[in-house]
Amino acid sequence: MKSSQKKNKNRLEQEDIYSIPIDAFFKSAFSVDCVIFGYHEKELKVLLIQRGTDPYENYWALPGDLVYPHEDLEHAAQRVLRDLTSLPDISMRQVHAFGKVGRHPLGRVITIAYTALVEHTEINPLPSNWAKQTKWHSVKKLPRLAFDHEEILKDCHQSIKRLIISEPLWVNVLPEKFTITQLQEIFETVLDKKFDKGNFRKKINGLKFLKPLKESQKNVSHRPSTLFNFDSKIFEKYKEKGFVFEF
Amino acid sequence: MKSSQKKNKNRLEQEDIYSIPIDAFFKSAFSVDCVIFGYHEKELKVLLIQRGTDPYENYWALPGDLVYPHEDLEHAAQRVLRDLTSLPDISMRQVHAFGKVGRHPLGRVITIAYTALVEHTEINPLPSNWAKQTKWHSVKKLPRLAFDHEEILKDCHQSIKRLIISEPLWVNVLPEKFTITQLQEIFETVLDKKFDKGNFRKKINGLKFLKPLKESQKNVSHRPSTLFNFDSKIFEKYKEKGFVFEF
DNA sequence: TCAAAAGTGTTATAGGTACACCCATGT
DNA sequence: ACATGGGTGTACCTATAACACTTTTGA
Repeated sequence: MKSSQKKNKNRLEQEDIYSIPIDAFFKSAFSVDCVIFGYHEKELKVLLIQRGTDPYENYWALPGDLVYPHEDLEHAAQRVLRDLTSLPDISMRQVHAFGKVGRHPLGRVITIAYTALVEHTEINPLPSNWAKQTKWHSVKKLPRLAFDHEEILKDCHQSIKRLIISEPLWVNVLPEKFTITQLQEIFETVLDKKFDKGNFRKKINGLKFLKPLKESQKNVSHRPSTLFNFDSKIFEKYKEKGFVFEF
Repeated sequence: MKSSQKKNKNRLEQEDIYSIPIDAFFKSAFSVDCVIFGYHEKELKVLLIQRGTDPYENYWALPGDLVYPHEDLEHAAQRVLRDLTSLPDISMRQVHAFGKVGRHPLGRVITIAYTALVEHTEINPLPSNWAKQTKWHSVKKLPRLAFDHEEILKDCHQSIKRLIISEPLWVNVLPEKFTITQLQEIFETVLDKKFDKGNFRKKINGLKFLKPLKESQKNVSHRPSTLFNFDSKIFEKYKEKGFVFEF
């Protein structure tokens, strides 16, 4: 009986719908929201803005913007990130679309969440027209957020944890030449979990796309580490063949 | 220099933007497209419609529809599925948002792709106002599709392959009580890959949420199989604890 | 010579793969 | 009795985890 009630409800909705002119459908907007995680020295942060205008004025929120009428989604996400961090060409990943009817007080706005991982030193976030303030927040101590941004942030946090074990999210974080320990520390921080040094190294040495260089560290007060390289061509070949590695 | 060119281009776009009235943003629409996979007797199919109206008339396409102004995305996806298959309450998963500028000839339409796995026997797809024809197609032999639906379908196909190893997508396919072999056949078909009988059974017996019943098969001309049950409560508990199983 | 981190090696265990073999039922 | 798929057991191999030990540098 419960199911027949549902069916009735649905039939009504459907009939209503036919009287809605096609224009009515073109009255919604979409936005992108960027969940930009920043890594530095074993700390994971996320970039938030403090809103300067009305819906949710003064609340902290994810940086985001409406998508321009002739702009691709990815482009919009890149733009938001670049405006705030002046970092160009960071690879971002689409995570999910959020579209609950009441999520935006000004009208029907669906938002597409994008996420990225970057280095957060020296990025003093640029002033922007949307924001009173822009600040890196530790992911372990977050303020209340505007709209449904808490849900979005949580989803994206989960997402980078899943992604980082098979996608090189860390290319935006590490310098050209890096040590295994640097890589291990990123994993430990993002996944909030310790790894055994020896075992981690064994994994790395099995991955052909992480190549040891002839060079090593300089001026460190301990045995200098071999520097490594990420070879994206080899990585792409592995991926094409459907190979899956996990850290 | 390439990067400075880019920056300039971006600045221009930004300045243009401020002259666009807010209303201009509320002139786009969104739709859901459903990639409904149908399993039956070791065959994986996908439900396609043949379009009866103009953009891409007569092309095969994914069933989809514009989202009504006061309708949630999930609800819209459910509605499309129900209209075609008369199956109520199938769990669908959001996969990705597709929003390239030129993807829809009538205007800016972003589409959110949803996917599900169902049993495809006895569903003689219902006539619908969008479609001349509705038909199950083998995933191994697909026609050319309208819009960017080939890309969407490919993405969703990948997606169920990834999902099925950790999510019980097969609850919509199997009867209440099922045999391990039935389950194994679904996995083999979806992943297009054979599994060893003995090893598969060992996995199943290790999963607490797949419970053997006292009952067994009847009227089969071989040793009757024990029937199993999916216990969703136990499954949810595992998931809450972040436990991950893979087949 | 000491601290600190790099880097190697060993062992125990868990889990996966392959495969052989027995079991219960209808015909 | 035999065909058919259900169900079990084992032996081998590989991946992983835990941990101890050696090496190289600057101070």
